[in-house]
Amino acid sequence: MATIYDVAKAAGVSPKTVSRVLNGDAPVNDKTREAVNAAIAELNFVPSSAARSMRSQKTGLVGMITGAISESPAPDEAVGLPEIYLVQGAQRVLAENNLTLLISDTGGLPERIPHLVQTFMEHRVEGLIYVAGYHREVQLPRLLRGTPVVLTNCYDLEGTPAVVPDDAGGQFALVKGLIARGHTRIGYLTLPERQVARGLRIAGYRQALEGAGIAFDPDLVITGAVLDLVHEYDFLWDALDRLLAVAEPPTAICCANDKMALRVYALLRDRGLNIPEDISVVGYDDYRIITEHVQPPLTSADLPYE
Amino acid sequence: MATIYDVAKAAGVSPKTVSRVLNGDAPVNDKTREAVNAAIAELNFVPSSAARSMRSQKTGLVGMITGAISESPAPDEAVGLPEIYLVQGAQRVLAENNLTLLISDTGGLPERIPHLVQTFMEHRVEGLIYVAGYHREVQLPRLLRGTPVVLTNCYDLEGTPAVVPDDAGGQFALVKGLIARGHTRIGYLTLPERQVARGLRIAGYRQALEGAGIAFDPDLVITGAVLDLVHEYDFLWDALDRLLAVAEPPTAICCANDKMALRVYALLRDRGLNIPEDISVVGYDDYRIITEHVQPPLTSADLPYE
DNA sequence: TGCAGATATGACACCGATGTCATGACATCG
DNA sequence: CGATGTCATGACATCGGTGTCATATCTGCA
Repeated sequence: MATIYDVAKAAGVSPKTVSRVLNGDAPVNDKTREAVNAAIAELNFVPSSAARSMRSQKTGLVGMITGAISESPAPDEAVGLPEIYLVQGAQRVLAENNLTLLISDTGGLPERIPHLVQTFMEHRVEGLIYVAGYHREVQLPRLLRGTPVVLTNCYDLEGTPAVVPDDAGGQFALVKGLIARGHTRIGYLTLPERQVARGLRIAGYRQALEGAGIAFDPDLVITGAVLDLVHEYDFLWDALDRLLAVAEPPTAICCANDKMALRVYALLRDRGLNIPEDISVVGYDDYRIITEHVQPPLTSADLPYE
Repeated sequence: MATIYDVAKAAGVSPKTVSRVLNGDAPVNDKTREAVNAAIAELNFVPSSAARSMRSQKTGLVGMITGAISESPAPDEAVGLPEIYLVQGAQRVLAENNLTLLISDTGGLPERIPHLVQTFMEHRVEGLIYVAGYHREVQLPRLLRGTPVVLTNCYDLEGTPAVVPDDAGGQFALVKGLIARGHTRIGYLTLPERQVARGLRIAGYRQALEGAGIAFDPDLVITGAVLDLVHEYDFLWDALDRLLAVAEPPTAICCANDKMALRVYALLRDRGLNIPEDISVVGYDDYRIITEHVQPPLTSADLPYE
């Protein structure tokens, strides 16, 4: 691979002048610049970022750790979906700022984190992005001394900058939309207890009801559970039993996510209910693969991970 | 950030000896090693990969370009799904070999590729992985002079090493499974004409039939089309009309992918057919989010991207 | 006892850029 | 016309490791 010295020799100038052409940080005569550029093209020269960053102490690298913070496999998680969009979004913005993304995936094994961080430190990343698979609280490893960190889809209790989904706002918008379509009795099959998003979304749900002057009815809210696939069906069946059996049954049902909504579609039809004529269903997450491919299309809340 | 010289001074040895401790490439006295390691820990020293790779001419970096080769948005593509698994798989294997993954996403804009490749070259990646969003033929940009390239989920006509899904094998296994369950009339809603996978999967379908001595009936194979969501429903409706109207109608239907299968589930039920009592349906891709959450669970072909 | 070979360590140059400083040629201005 | 400032360029040191070679001590064995 050609070096800046080769280029300098070919162009008949000093290496420093080639450097100036590359970086445009000092005036260079047009003719000289041309000669240098010609030599660069001729020799297929590409500057070495290793050498560059060694001298300048700037690497232009940003590290990202995905799948990292899940000490245990998440109970109700679509593995990998937030990650890919976060990766794409981060990569796009970094590229626009001439930064390069270094990625590491722990494969769900948090014990790998120290090694990943070590690698990032060796590459002198200028910042680190932590990605969680679902909205949750995390605790950062101590290793990250000087490196600036941003948490995404998660947060800690030490004030580390964090970007989290607006769970309350999303649920609020969904319920508000249902109310705007005339629904006043709105069932809610929520997330399991220990999910951070659960409380936030219920708050959004209640806030939307309040805003419309609709009384909150605890009988319309059923908390989800962590179950295997078979029992989840039974659970949902029972949950719908209970919802539809209340004095004034709901005309719309909010589901904790689109997968649940997909099942609720089927279960409601098994009961002879038509969607959306007899009852409406909304989801959460906006998994296009579901929302666009069921009939009628499923209304959902899009989490703009990208 | 501490350097190898700081460590050497603190440990009372030469930098070269510290280097030996770090790399274990020459014998070092146990006491010396201890002293050096103590100094390393004390000073929180992390070696600079920039400096290291500058001297050794080895970077341990591998680049990956995703979303890259789609000159046009793919017609029937679940954006991002293969990518994330390929990223995870590549990252895992590279990490096991002490290599680091550099990632770039074109965001579907192939005009960005030269810039991405330039960045990779600056970082002196030792290899490059191209990822396509769906099985297809591609043409590599000329820029990649000496760098070894591997294509994933795609191939070119110049013999570049490529890893592609076994479309024929997947469809073969699915059809064989149906035959094993007693089906002899198997409908097939295939991919659109221009998809590479189409021919391969049809070959797998026919091979399975042949293996069981079942005659191939062209009336049972209907080629998919590229349509918007609304017209796709009409198209599928007509396709099922045709399939179910043949002299000896199919007792099972293969769909080109799980999304299509999801819709076919709904359409068949609209016709009063029960799955799987009256008719069986299988998909392709194994999007768990669909296959596990419909009733009955959808049989599908898993593409082991990871 | 003496010497080959292993063990253990250091001096020094070098990888390929860029920061600092110096220098010469012009242009501008009072 | 000399002082000053800008333009254009090069010499040289330096970033932080490692490759090469030299050197000193220690071992084992003839």
